[in-house]
Amino acid sequence: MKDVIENKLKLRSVKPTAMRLLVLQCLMEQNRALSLNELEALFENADKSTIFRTLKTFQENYLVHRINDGSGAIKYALCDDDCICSLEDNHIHFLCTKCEKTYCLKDTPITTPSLPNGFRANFANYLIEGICSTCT
Amino acid sequence: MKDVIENKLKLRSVKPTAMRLLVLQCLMEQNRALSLNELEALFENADKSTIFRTLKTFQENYLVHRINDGSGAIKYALCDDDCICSLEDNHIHFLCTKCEKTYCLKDTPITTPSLPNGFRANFANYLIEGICSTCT
DNA sequence: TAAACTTTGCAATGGCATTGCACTCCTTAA
DNA sequence: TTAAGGAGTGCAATGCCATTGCAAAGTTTA
Ligand SMILES: [Mn+2]
Ligand SMILES: [Mn+2]
Ligand SMILES: [Zn+2]
Ligand SMILES: [Zn+2]
Repeated sequence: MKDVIENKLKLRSVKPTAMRLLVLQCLMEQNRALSLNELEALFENADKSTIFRTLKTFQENYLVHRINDGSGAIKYALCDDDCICSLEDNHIHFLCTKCEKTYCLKDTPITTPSLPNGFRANFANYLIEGICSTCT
Repeated sequence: MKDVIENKLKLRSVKPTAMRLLVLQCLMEQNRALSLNELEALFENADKSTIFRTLKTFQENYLVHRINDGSGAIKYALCDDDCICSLEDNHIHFLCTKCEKTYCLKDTPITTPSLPNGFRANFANYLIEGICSTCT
């Protein structure tokens, strides 16, 4: 386990501090998008701003992407190893209104819409709200 | 002009107060999604909470829909006359990163994605960021 | 006309993101 | 080996935005 986590950091040239290993592990285990508060609650003793800066470092190095799911708090989810957070890496995010969990639907294909003349897309955020499979 | 605005309110059984007429007129004229702060700035003398409650009333009566464009502030845009803010009324919203304006792309069709087994959609927010036609 | 209800203004409050500053820890070069 | 420099962390603000309590002002109704 630990090897995998440390490897992910090395792959992105991020130094493996204790906090970084913990946060990364959490994100891998939970397999969903987590907010700063959720992460803070999972550790209990870590400072929120440290986690914030950890996530910031992760973003800057394409380890996580941030998701605006309309819940009021930004969620963070693991990137794939080959992710460069471009339009091509974009995928649907699903917020379950029952369990409040947000998932990356990386296997659900999106057909790129053809925008009106003159509009050019750089980034997309496709958020779907509903009931997830475990809450059905 | 005024008739059209008052009619929109009557259609939704919302009493036409001064503030409501003004806000509705603004939203019609601007033809884009506006934030609370933007609306407040357009009047200069109106109270923010009054505008907030005006917009809340509008939402509850399907006169406007709220848009989370990731800018930090919620945007509000006019609904069509027959809108009931269901999944079918959903459309793409476009945030221009240059002029910071958010538009409703009601004529850009979206193909509904087929979600994984057990997932059911109730609401969608499809946000695309880029450069708009007037900023190109 | 007075009571009842609605709308408005003003002043909090609360949540979340972000940052300044000092302290600790680690790395590095003399 | 040790001191300096840099990176990471904790704590305590700050700022922005959404939302609400409360009292005043305006409207409607009996
Ligand atoms: Mn994702
Ligand atoms: Mn819209
Ligand atoms: Zn669920
Ligand atoms: Zn623009």
